Amino acid sequence: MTKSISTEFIQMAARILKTLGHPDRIKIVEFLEHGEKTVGQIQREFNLLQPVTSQHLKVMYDRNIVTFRQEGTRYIYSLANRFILKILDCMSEVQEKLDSGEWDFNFSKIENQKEAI
Amino acid sequence: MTKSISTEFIQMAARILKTLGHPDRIKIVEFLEHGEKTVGQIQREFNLLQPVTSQHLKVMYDRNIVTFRQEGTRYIYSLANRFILKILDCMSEVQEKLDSGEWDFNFSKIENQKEAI
DNA sequence: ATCAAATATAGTAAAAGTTTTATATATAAG
DNA sequence: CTTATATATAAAACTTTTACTATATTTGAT
Repeated sequence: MTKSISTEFIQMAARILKTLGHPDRIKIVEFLEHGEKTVGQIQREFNLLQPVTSQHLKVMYDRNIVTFRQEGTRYIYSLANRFILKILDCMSEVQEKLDSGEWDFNFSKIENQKEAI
Repeated sequence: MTKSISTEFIQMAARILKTLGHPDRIKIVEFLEHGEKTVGQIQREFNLLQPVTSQHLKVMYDRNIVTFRQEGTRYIYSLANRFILKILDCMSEVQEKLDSGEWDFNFSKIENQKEAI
C-alpha cells in the first residue's frame, strides 16, 4: 500500500492537470522547456491568434504553471515550477514507449490484478 | 533540444490530463492503483453519490483511463493503461519532494535560463 | 506629439463539463 | 413471480472553458 496523496495536494494537482489538458497549452509548455519565450515567439511557433496566446499564458500564470518577466514591450515567459517539468518528462517517456513499440498505441492495457471484493 | 512530442500524442495526452484534472477522478484512479474495485467500493471510499461515481467512471472509460469487467450485478473497474500509472508516479514523486522540503510548497520556481530572443 | 509594435484586457457567444434528482435495467435471492 | 441490490442512464440546471472580436495600454521610435 503506497502512501496516499494528500487532499490539498490533490486539489493542486487537479488544477494543474486540468489546465495542462489543452493541446495548445501542452505545446506551449513544452516549447518553454527549451527556454523562455516571448508571447510573439509562442504565437508564431504554433500559429495562434494573439489573444488566444495571451489568454493561455494568463490562465497558466494564474495557476502557477508559467511565470514571466517584462523587458520593454516584451513579455518573456518561462516555466514556473518543477512539477511541470516532471509532467513533461512523463509524457515524453510515454511517447517513447509508444514509438518504440514497447507499449502499443491501443494503449497498453494493464493485466488485471484480481482481488477479493 | 529534446525530441518534440507528436501532434496526435498531444491530442491524446491533453484529453487524459484534462480528464484527470478533477480531484475525485485523481482519487479514484489512485484508489484503483491498489487493485480493481467495484463502483460501490469507490463510492463508499470517497463518500460520493452513486450517479456521480458512475459518471466519473463512464467519462474515464470513454477516454480509456479505466476499464471494467462485469460480475453478476457488480461492475469492477481497473486502470486501463500505463500512462495513468506514469502520471500517478509523477504525482507521488512531486509530493514526496514537497513533503521532504526538497521543493518548497510555494512551488519550486525554476531558475530562469535566459536566451536570445 | 505621433505612430507602430507587442501585449493585455474585456465582452460575448458557443461548447463542454459538473451536479443533482429521477428513473431504468439487470441480476440475484427468496 | 416479486423484491432488493448494484449500477447505469437521462434530463435539467448550472458553471466553467474556449474562441473570437474588438479595444486598451505600454513602450520605443521618429
